[in-house]
Amino acid sequence: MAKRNKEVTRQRILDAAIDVFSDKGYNGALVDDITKRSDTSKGAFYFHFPSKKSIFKALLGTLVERIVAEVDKAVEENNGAELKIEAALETVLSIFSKHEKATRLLFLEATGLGKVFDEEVFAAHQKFAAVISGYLQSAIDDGSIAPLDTQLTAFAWLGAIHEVMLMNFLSPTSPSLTEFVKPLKGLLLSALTRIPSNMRTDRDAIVSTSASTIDYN
Amino acid sequence: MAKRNKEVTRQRILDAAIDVFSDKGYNGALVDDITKRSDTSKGAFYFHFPSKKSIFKALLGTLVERIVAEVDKAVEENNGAELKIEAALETVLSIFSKHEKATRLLFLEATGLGKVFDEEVFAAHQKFAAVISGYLQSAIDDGSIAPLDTQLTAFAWLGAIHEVMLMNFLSPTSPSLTEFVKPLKGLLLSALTRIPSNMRTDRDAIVSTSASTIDYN
Amino acid sequence: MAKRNKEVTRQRILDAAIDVFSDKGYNGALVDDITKRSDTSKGAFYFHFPSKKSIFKALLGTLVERIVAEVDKAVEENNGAELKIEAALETVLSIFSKHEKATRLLFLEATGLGKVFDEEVFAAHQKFAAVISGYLQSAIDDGSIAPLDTQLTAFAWLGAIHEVMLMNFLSPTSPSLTEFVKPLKGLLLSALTRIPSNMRTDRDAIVSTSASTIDYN
Amino acid sequence: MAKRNKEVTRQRILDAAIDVFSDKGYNGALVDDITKRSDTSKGAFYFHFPSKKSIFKALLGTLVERIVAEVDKAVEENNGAELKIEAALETVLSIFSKHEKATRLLFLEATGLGKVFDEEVFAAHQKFAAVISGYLQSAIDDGSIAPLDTQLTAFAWLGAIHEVMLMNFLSPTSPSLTEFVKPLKGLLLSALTRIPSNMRTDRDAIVSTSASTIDYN
DNA sequence: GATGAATGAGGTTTCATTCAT
DNA sequence: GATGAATGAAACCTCATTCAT
Repeated sequence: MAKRNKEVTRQRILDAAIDVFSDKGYNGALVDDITKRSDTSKGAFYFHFPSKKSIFKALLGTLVERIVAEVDKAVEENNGAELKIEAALETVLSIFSKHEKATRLLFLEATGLGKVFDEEVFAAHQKFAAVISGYLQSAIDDGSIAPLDTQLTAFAWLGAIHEVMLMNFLSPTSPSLTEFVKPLKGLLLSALTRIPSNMRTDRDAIVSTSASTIDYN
Repeated sequence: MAKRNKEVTRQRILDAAIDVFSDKGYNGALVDDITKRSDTSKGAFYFHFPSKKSIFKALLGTLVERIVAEVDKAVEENNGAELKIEAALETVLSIFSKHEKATRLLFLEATGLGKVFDEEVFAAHQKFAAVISGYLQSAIDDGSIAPLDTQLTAFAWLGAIHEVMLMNFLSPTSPSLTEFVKPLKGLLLSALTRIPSNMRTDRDAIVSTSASTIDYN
Repeated sequence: MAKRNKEVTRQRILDAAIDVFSDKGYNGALVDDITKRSDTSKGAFYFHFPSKKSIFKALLGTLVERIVAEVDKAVEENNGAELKIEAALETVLSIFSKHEKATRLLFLEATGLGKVFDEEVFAAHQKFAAVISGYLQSAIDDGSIAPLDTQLTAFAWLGAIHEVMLMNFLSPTSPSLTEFVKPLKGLLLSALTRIPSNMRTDRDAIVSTSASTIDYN
Repeated sequence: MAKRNKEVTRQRILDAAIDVFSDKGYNGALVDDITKRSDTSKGAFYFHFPSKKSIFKALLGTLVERIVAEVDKAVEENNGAELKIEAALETVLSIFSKHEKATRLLFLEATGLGKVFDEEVFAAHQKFAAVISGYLQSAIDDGSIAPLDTQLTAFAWLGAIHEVMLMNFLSPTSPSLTEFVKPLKGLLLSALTRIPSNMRTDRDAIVSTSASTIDYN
């Protein structure tokens, strides 16, 4: 590789890492694969990252933040929607569709790696769930939907999305993820009890209702 | 280990493999770990299974069948339930709770292993989804719930269950899975439109309604 | 395998061993291959032979004796030939052609196995050379050919035969060994100085002439 | 080992491999033996050669070329000899004597390894035979010897040389190969019909005479 | 005598990591 | 900062041999 900016090299490596990890899984991905795909070298890799583990963890963290930020921004711009939660859900789904590789990495390859990555995977899922749960909560707060266990619902939704994506990835005839956005949105929303605007009472006092009071940490 | 019955040894190895794989993941699990835990030897292992991959695949297939059979049996015995689908769901959840290790193996460790296992993982999820989808379909057929995309719903439910279990496994303070059975059941069922028995029409003619006509196979 | 005579089982194993060793070489041949081809069992194998090495050595010894005996017998029956040495050479060649497997085993597979088999291989070659050298000597003795280093000539002839067979085995389009018998015989004999019968003197007194006095053991 | 030049390391490994293979045979030689003798590491070995098989094949090819080149060069410098073929034979013999290890490897260890190396061994022998056959042919062409089957003769000579060397290697009291050069040369040459220079006719028109028309390829 | 499941030392190969240049 | 040859622990798998039945 020709001489480039330090930051550029780092980014090239990260980009290649996303590709390789999502193609071959964490264990299947060789450091050599990453250096080859990024057109750098072992030395460059280990200059920027102390270990293979560390780049993977860095990737997990970065990707989550990036996607969460994109969701937040999209929802904000999109607040004309009648039901905010609907906009949020649609955004999450479409962003996952857009970043298929990152998503695959976060939801598939990062799983089953043993205790070493448990913390990071847990955190990643937590963050996504927090986004969903946040929107659910505000919908409850403004009275547009009936109260429910936002934590559990958030995880359930995340899981539903995850599974549909997973089957999509694994299916021999995998259609684009976008095809699932609409029907899946319909299904998930159908679990909510929508309250007509003229019947809404001020629900500010009620913070959350949890059938399960499990502490997810 | 002293001489024993061939089948016994094979089973000991399989049992140990479930433990080890669900403890350490596929890559983290050493063949030596399995032989030690089963109190056999490398030779015995390779006498019964041609490779590490093969025992893992054998395990995936076997576990799915075993669990699906147990679900079927439980639901059948349990048909006094007002809403069959409710009984089925409860059964699935409780059986997953019961076989935590097998479940963890099927839904966590088997994921992210690269293309090699894609087929098996896909098949496993398909089989579980088929069970759920089957019960949904019969509930639709007898008119107790409104028609919906059974395939998609089945995968979404499976994913919801999976994710809740996953977070449970990963959570530092992991409570028993059983605590989630009731609230999760409530959430999933709330997505169905129940039809009061006096309003049911004969739906025999209508086989299935699919919002999404994606071919998952 | 059904119950048979002890000796029969032993012979079945030996026969299978010839096949397998000459097919795959010593290291490539598995004890399992031999038991399978002989339709016996590991136990039977180790009842009759203490080790894989031992059956190979047994084979080497046996084959040499058998072939040497056959040569002797053939030459004896065939003593009408004008030049005894010619008959002997023809016999050796045709017998090697007949026992291709044994020959391959003796001259190819037994080579390059490390010090363990050196002694046996050396002995086997020695025995064949002794046969050739014996006939050469008697031809010298009766004055039909001029004296020469019988030891060296015997080894050279053996080597020539060996090499031609080897190339034949290895050649993608391996014709039958028999095709080489005549031309090879011609070539080897051409190195001898034939003495017309009317010019022969009694050479009984002279036992052997050796340009090289190397002691081959 | 400290950092050195890539090519140097590769050569060190190759050199060590010649030693180890000719000492212990292919199967007896451990990759570890080679790395130890070359004072490198397993990693270096597998960096330079994809497998144990491959280094052995590389060795076979390289050694043949090297020796053939040396023979060619020596014969060329040595063309004052009365009979070219005699010079060639002497050269071949003395070079084989000089490179005992390489020779042992090519003619002993490479044999009996099963089908995997058949092609390489065949090619190696072919190349040596081609050298011999080439010199025979030019002797025929310039009329110094009578026509004969050069192919067959070349293989027979090679075999004779091989066998004598083999017995020498295997003999408990193995004298130096050089002792055999002269008598063996005498024997081999005695098979040729030398034509006195005053009786030579122009033999340019006759290309080759083959008693056996076997296609060795 | 024969069977074949079990043993385990030892072999080849992999690959994250290091470090001289 | 970057390069890539070198390191070596550790993994999977092989297969001659054993031994309870």
